[in-house]
Amino acid sequence: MTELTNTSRLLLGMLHLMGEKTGYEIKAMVDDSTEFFWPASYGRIYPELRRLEEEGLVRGRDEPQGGRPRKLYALTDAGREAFERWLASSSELSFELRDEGLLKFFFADALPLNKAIETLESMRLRHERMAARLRELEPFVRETELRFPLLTLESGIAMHAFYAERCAQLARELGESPERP
Amino acid sequence: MTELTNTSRLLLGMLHLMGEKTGYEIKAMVDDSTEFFWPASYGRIYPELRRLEEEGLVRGRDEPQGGRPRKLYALTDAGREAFERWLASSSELSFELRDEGLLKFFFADALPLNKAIETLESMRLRHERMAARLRELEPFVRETELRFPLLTLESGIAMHAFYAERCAQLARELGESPERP
DNA sequence: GAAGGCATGTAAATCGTTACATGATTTA
DNA sequence: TAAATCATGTAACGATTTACATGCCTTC
Repeated sequence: MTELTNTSRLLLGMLHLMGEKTGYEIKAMVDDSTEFFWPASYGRIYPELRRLEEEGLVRGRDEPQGGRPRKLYALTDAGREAFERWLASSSELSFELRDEGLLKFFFADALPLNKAIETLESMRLRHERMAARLRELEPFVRETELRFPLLTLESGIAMHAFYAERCAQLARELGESPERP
Repeated sequence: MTELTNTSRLLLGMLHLMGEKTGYEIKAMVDDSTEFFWPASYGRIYPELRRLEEEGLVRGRDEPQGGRPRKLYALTDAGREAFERWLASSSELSFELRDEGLLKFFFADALPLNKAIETLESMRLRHERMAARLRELEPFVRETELRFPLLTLESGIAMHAFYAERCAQLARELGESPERP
């Protein structure tokens, strides 16, 4: 019983949530929901679906639409079981952050103060933009009447809003006390 | 003039900040400062230092200590320039998050409510632990008398504390209103 | 003399993005 | 008929972790 990989947990979850889907449809769902904390590219999705099929966790079914080839994937019983086992398990939850803004800010002693404040301003804008994008998604998620995707989205909005506000506050403080303590 | 890679920005920055260092020392510094928003492993640091030397951005100098081989690296003028150019540039700031806790939470409609609350509790603990670890670092960063590393650290603490509090609040709300709206 | 820290590095495996290629269908 | 969208996929490249291997020095 091998561990589920990064992308496979997402794929199984999406199929669990939405039933039979193509790789293309899964990608669209991801881009409108988990992308901000769990992205996935076509270059991972298609190979991973095949691999999952080989492992017997999903089953693919050709269903061309007109002359256009399509392959619908669905969970197998084993796939459903593996997903639910992961979901209910209490193993360590991985958490990875890579934030170029913070990296620049970390090194900003090497920068004139106004440049450091500019970096904060870019960071603030970035998070404002992310929060705004998530807010746009909200009505659509609300329509699905799923409780947890909505709560997740709201957490994302809150997180980015918090981050943006923190950048604004730091910029103010730096602007007011330009002297080194 | 090729773009600096992910790890190279970190390495150049550390050498800029601290002067001549070995790969080993850089790794230790990273683990005590940028790790929570910009990690790096030995498996990246050593090859990357070599590559940077080939590119002329750092210069390595063998300085064995006793019979133990050591290689101290320092910025070259070109390296300093490349680093400062990146630092002052206003290109898009990359931001990547991968949060397994949020992924589980997103799918938690498939889970009994108490299990969903357990997931939140693991997430809360995780962030409490991260905040606690960063708080331990604070006195040491304070000693360096560098302004921005300290502000960065405090941002990290604030972020994880916020995240933890959010998890606690969600858990309370879910516990109080177990019915679907 | 053993354990732990200092120090360097490689190999294998994974992971992931990006860019490219292809072609059908739908809509303006 | 052109553009957008649906749909699948591969190739190349780069990033990254993990595990392994080696050996010295210091401290208990």
